[in-house]
Amino acid sequence: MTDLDGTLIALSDPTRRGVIDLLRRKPRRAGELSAALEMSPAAMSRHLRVLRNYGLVEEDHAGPDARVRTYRLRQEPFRELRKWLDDVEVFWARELDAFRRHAERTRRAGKGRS
Amino acid sequence: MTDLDGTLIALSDPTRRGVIDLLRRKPRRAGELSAALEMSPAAMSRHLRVLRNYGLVEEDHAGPDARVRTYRLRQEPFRELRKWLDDVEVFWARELDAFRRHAERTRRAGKGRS
DNA sequence: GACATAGTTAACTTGAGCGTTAAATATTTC
DNA sequence: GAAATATTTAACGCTCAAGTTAACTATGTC
Repeated sequence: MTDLDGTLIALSDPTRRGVIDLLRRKPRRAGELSAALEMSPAAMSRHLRVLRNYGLVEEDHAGPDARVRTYRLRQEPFRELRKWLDDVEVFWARELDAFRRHAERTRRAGKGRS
Repeated sequence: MTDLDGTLIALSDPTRRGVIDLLRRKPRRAGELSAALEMSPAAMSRHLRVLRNYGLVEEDHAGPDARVRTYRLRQEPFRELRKWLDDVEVFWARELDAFRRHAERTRRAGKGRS
């Protein structure tokens, strides 16, 4: 299974996307997340494990109160997903035209990457 | 259920992502897809129904041989997904890179699209 | 018209994912 | 050290999605 597989499996669940939306702005404690999404801590914990295993979030387990676990987003999986999306879109005619024009322009300007 | 939900549900299955990857470059017949992904036509047909229902592909049922059904990608769901991705990334304030790419994409996207 | 071909739909089975409650772990507080 | 707090793990049940085979529809070919 590729990283992208994991990313999309992780994002396919609405609760986990809710977590992502909450973590977008700032890290949060596990308890905050289960409360915000109206779900038992146990269930949330398992969603967090999924997100952690697929690398979408990481856990911070230090700090003043070591019972608390804080979660924050990792950016790599999202970047990779966006790359895949761009790859899909690049083959659409309209985008392809734009790409061609862009390539043509850069080539004529002598800025081409080898 | 939002459109984005449907899109991500559709993309969460590896077989369906395989279909997307195959359709990226050009439309294909249902039979091609089931053969390429080593799966019974029946099973593929149901995956195609999911992709169709969530608007990720559309079916072409005309042509010289009307038994054949050709599938091709629709771009709208992917655009919406990319929008969501950009929203997630925009909050990584320290990652100016993401900002730049977002701005660049927006500029390009607005360009040949009336 | 009879048979083959392309694809979908139906019925059935199996397996995985999600939520719940209860128990376990770790840590803080008194 | 005992009770409370934050979170995870375990065990259980339920639902639903995915694959299979078989039957059905529609179209093409002889």
